[in-house]
Amino acid sequence: MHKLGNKFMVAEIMDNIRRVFQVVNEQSKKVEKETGLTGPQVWAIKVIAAEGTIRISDLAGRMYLHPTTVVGIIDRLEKRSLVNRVRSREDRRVVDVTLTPEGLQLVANSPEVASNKITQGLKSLNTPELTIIYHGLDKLTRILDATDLPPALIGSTEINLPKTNKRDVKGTD
Amino acid sequence: MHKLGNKFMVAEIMDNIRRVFQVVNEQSKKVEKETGLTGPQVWAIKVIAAEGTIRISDLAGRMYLHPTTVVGIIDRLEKRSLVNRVRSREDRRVVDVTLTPEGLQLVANSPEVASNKITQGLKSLNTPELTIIYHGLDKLTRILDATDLPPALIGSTEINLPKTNKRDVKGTD
DNA sequence: TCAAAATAATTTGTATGCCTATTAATTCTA
DNA sequence: TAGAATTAATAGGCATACAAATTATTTTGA
Repeated sequence: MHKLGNKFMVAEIMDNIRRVFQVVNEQSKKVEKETGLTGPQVWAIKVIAAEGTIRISDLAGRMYLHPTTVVGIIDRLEKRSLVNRVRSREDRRVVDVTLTPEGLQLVANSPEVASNKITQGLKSLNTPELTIIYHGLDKLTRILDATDLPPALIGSTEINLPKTNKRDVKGTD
Repeated sequence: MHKLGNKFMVAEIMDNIRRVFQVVNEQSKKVEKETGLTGPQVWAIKVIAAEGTIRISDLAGRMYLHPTTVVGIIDRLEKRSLVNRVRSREDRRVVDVTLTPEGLQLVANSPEVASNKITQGLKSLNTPELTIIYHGLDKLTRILDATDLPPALIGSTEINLPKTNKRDVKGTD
């Protein structure tokens, strides 16, 4: 075993945290190239596809984004005829979003988002390897006093990370 | 020692990665409240303060942002009389940015940015604890094929993460 | 019942963050 | 040395992201 200095390890840890951010962003660019859509747009479409039908506010909750932001994303997806907006009949305040046939086709061919890439990578590991990562991140979040924070975002696969996650998550998770 | 299932650990790891993102963003809000400036603005001011005088392109390199983005940030800081722009006499293409007295005063009172919070937390750990985090993150970045990526961003302490870091870093690091 | 509170989506405005020009100045090269 | 390539900063345009205010609808409560 090689003995590493604390200072070295701190620097390396910081670099590696940055690299995780990098992966998210690089993956985002790749997605953008392959689909012609931005990361959040692909992400939204994937969530909609998984749900079949979803309300704006629930979609926002799932994406850990503000409803405002999601409205804009849906606007642009609608303009490209990838999604439909339908006013709910039960509650006429609600807007239900669904995929158009074009949207369905696109989601079938779109590549993974960043969080999925990470998840896939993790799943390929054996237990001892996973354990190392698990304990390392566990300790890291502990020193950040972050263990009590609700997990959110990432998977954003995108440039712009949302500021907070304290919004109307309608228990959709 | 408790035996944990792989599935559980993968889920926990993902959550903890999200929490690291959270810390960055939460910290950003705190900074915003305390200074009245946004995270990137405070970050820029701190870099300028550290350098005394810095060119736009070098500032961009330091912040792992596009020069265009930095121009916007400097625009807003200039509007608040926190920084000055001076056209360099040696190379008249260059714009040197400095802090005004108000800017200097602000930087003295502004809180830590997120990456510093992480760094501080890490520094407080002993070697065995650090080693755990180090190996965990090392393994994580390996599975992401990210170890060869140049580390960048974060420390941004901010909402919007830059897309890439491949820009003119004038060896200022 | 009927006003008040809550909820869902949208609109408006600000701040990133990037890309693609564009302008001005400097350096390289034929 | 004149023209070409490079470099530095900026302008303009688009897409997030948020907060605050607005509109429409539903639910609560007096």
